[in-house]
Amino acid sequence: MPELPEVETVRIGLQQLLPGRVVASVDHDWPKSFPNAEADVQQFLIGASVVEVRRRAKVLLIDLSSQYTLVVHLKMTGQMVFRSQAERFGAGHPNESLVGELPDRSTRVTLTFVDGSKLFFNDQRKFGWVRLLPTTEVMNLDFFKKVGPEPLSADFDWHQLMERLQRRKNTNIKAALLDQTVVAGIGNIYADESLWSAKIHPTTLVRGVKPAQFHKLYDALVAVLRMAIEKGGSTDRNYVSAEGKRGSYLTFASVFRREGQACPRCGTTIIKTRVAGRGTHTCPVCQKPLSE
DNA sequence: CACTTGACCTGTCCGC
DNA sequence: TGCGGACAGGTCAAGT
Repeated sequence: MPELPEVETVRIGLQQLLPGRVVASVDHDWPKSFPNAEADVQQFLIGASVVEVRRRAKVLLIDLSSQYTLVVHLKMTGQMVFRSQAERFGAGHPNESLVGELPDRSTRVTLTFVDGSKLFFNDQRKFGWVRLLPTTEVMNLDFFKKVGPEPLSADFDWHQLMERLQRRKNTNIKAALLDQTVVAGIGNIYADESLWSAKIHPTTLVRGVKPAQFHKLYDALVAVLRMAIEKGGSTDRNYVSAEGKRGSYLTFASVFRREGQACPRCGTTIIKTRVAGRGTHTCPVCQKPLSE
């Protein structure tokens, strides 16, 4: 579901669509999806224009001219879908959007801009949220104080990845990769894909992983994340871009959601197990169950 | 402190 | 067909 590549794809789309638009109104009917008080909404959201759309880890940051920021976490089933005035009312089909008429029954928050365009926050399972914070306070959120480095940043290298993973030396490598305080943005899909690529079994204890394997894992992780962004992310069930389009990475995935199919490297049947409480996909031959 | 499990939610699918 | 339960999996809180 939305991991770094999906959130980055949404960010790229919103950055093309939103800057300069002025907020006219906001609608929301589920308090946990948008917890801000009405007074703050009136003072710092209504009338403000969008300046820039950023991302940190799996979180979207929509900076406003009011020096406030809309902080958005999509969690499992969140979507941020933009519709122009023309797309909402014009004749014919808006685009090849995967989602239909909006709002729909999973719409939790709707931002309406003065030009008649709208931004919909849809979230079937209600785990995600949108909240308005002063821009200077965003990085003081507990999550941001603890979250690890961006894996695609220029100064992140395999030594750093190894050292940070080794802070969790008694747990398995998959749990460590999923730990957002170790490295930011990795979720279930890209953990499985990068571990397969590096030929590391997900239950391998971190203390048993050798330096050369950490190096391979770093290369695999960066390659997988870059390709996933290029493909517009992975659409398993819910995920869509800001334009409402699917991502195509799963077409290229090696193991994720491919149980029963042949490993692209050796032809062995891919199996699905449970590791770190998550569905986990491995090749039982390429990824040896035990490291020594 | 290190680590694991359950809760938060809804929709879908599977077996009886 | 209907119904209970498992499952999907990001993050935080609570448990061991």
